[in-house]
Amino acid sequence: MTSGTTRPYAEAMRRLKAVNLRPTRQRLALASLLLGQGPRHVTAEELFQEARTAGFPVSLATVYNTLNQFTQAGLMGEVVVGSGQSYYDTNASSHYHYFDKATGEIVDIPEEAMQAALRFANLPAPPPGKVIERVDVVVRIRDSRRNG
Amino acid sequence: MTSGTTRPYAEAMRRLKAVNLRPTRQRLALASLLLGQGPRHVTAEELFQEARTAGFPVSLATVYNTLNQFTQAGLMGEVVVGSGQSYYDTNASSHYHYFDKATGEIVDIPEEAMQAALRFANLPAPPPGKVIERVDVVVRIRDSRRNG
DNA sequence: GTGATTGCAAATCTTTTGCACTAAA
DNA sequence: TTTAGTGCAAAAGATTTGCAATCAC
Repeated sequence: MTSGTTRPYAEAMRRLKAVNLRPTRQRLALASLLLGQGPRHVTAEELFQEARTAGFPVSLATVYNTLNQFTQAGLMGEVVVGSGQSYYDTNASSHYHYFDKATGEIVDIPEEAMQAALRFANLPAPPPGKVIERVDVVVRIRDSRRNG
Repeated sequence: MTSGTTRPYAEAMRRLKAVNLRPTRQRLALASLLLGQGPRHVTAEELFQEARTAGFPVSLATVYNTLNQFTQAGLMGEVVVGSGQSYYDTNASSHYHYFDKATGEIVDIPEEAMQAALRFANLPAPPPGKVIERVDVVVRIRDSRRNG
């Protein structure tokens, strides 16, 4: 294994430099947490707590700013589930998700399946003068037992 | 033409009774505005302004409450586009939309097209013990000319 | 050093809520 | 009359912002 999930700090450094974001303590800390362990979905508040617990005392405002910067830089993607707060996905190009309202849990849906499906979609032409930017799909799930 | 888009007030009355919501002045006013003219997408703030302009002095809190009640009663649907505020659709079963971030405009995508498309979707089985509740699709569009 | 970044607290925005008042049945 | 619904203003939650202090280069 050459790189991969190991050496989260070095990896974070590399990726920050790649998008021209100055690798500060806070950004490196957050990037390490986020980019170190496979696909993740977090809210600002969750990441904030996690950082403190891990011994990186960042402020909540900085977490918000950083998530926005990462997203804008293409390091992450925003997941729109409409639960009042924003979720961020370490997989920037992942636009297909399962969402469990009850638990607030989000899981990626593999690109291929949905991509293939959408290719069949006879999407009606967008309004005149408009082009499709991207397609977001949220599959809402719940416990199979009654009550929901 | 028997019913249709005419007589919005009577129509509103009928629909409120149908879902067992007491037809008060405010609810009748808002329902008339919403259900009187084909499919619509509104935010609470927009509807609030529209009501005042139309000479129905409802409070913003009531608009929020009413939209929630209508949605819960199945008269409307919530559209999740993640722009910070909530949009409501007078078509309760419409889960497929075009969304233009620049203008905040939302347009329905006909059910059939997307339904058919999604039938092809080899949606990976939802996590164990979970079932699909519904699927939301947001097609983000923008002006075709450069700048976006 | 110098400009970018951070932290804090205050500000903003959307939505909800408590409670006295009013209207529907 | 009796209960549900409304309005107002305050509260709550998420996110952004202003500005002085701090850090990366």
